[in-house]
Amino acid sequence: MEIEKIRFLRQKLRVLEREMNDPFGRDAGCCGLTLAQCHTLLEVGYRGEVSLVDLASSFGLDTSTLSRMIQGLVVLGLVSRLTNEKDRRYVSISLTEQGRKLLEEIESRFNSYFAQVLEFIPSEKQDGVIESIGLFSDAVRKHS
Amino acid sequence: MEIEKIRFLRQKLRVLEREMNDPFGRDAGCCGLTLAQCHTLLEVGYRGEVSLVDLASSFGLDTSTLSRMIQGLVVLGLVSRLTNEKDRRYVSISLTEQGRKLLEEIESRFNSYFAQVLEFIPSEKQDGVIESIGLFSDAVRKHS
DNA sequence: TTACAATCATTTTAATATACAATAAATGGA
DNA sequence: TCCATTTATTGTATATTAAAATGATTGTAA
Repeated sequence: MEIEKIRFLRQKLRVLEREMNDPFGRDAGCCGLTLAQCHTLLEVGYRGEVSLVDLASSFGLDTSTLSRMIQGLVVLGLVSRLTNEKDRRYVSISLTEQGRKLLEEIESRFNSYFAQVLEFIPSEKQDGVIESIGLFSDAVRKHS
Repeated sequence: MEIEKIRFLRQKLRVLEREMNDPFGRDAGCCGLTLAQCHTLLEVGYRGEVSLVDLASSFGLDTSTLSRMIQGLVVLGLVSRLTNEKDRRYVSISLTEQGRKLLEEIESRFNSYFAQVLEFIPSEKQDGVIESIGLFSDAVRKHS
């Protein structure tokens, strides 16, 4: 692979990284939540019921960090913490009804954001772009 | 665009975002620098000579933040600060010789990282993937 | 020309995020 | 039963960041 193409790729990824943080700020996409809180809410929602170590490892953060993060979401009434009765060391973290509603709201905002972004790409190329990003994401994961 | 494809795209982007932060840690890709310092060094290198407001706006950060960041790199001997003689309010920020050398080292590590990642993609698809990421990055930028 | 507003950088201060270490509770196995 | 392991939380320290205050410089309008 020629160096020029690599440079091109890196430059585009850099732009992507910067631009993609903005649109999901507290007001814009996250309905009053921090981007970090937002990510946490989504992750809990997708996985149904998780423990702190699960969350921490999937984010690559310390459990103490996640503990506080969850505490914040509990205070907001968005997630609930229940000691797992099978193994009382664990705490089962899940969304409250209110959390689930907010998740759906956020989901819909994210979805419409990306739908709008894709509209800037010629329609005959959209599928290819999505597939390519999948390939690239998988490749990055495989590399690690 | 069907909702399923959007979901797929979002999931892949989420993975991408997470995985791409790790490989450029202090030791791995950044030659002893923080990722933030690394980004700053690269930006200064690419732009040749910048002011604080330039940098701040291109990163979307406050000038006070960048001021400290630059201060750190000055202490490390990687960038130099010179008051612009045309307009003495400005400080021209540029790389020192040592900074330029480190930039090249980091560049080469980043390049080889991405070259390795691309090897996980079938060779006949590599060009398409790069092109697609370019299209997507441009679309995100256009949207904002 | 002088006075004022605007611009740029830095410093001060405060808030937030995060990791590491210590602690406490629960579990499983020797 | 006792001890090592696992899990979560809390205490502490550091780092990142923004907002506000400060100081220097510039351009402009009276």
